[in-house]
Amino acid sequence: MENNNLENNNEDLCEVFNSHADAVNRVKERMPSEDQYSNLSEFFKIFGNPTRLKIISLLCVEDLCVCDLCEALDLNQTTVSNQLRILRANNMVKYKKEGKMARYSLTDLHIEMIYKVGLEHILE
Amino acid sequence: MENNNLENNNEDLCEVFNSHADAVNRVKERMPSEDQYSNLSEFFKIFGNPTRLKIISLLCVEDLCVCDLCEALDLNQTTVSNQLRILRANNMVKYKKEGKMARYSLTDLHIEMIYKVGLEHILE
DNA sequence: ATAACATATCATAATATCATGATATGAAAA
DNA sequence: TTTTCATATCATGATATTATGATATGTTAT
Repeated sequence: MENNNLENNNEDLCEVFNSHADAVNRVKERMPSEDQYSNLSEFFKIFGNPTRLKIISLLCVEDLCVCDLCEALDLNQTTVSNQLRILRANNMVKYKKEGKMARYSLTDLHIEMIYKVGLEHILE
Repeated sequence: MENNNLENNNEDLCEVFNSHADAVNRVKERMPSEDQYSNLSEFFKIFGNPTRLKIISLLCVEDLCVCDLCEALDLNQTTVSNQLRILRANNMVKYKKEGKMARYSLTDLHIEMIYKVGLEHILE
């Protein structure tokens, strides 16, 4: 999806200012791959939903089963379960089966760090 | 939007296990407000788009004008400008007018931290 | 004043995401 | 084995987000 579309009329915007060409080259050298951007945006997208964020924030405090999450969040089971599936699919939570119950926890300290830096940001 | 819907059939899920009620109370005490969750998820949503993420990652390296961003990202000006508007509206980038140009930079170190922790996460 | 340029805004069609009802699975209790 | 309970999956309509074409704004040069 990159480096095609050569008739794009933005090709030489700003070319007159040749100092800019250097800056463009510098930043381009440091760019992650298209796949990495894509994975990273998928990862952040998971945080971009209040229900999932609530689940994450509760699991920062302690591990919980699905029904506890439903009760604490006042949400129906389908909703919580669906969001947990998305969180699982993105490796952000894991669970242990205990009888009929599933006890969920965060997989990773990064999840907690990002949540907390974000919270700090919106509170300042 | 919370604490209504009392005929919700999930009210007493798991009530039999009284140990769970304690856990539910503990985590509920620590929950941010509905508004804070909403603001926080809006904030993270901004990271959940590859174009915006690319812009953020380039501005982590150095400040750039709109046309440099267009060139480095091989995207048309409308797309970049629209995403910059969203980033501005969410206080994630700022800009200084320099003649006809607008030089953009990140507003905040939190933005860079979150980007970098996320990148670390998907690379591990 | 007019042309050229850098950037911003508006309108829109294609696409993605959300919460939820209906239903399935799978484990323990009766 | 039948019932009950905790959880998972599927299908869907409502809503949100995306990139982009058309157009507007505002600045510098002629």
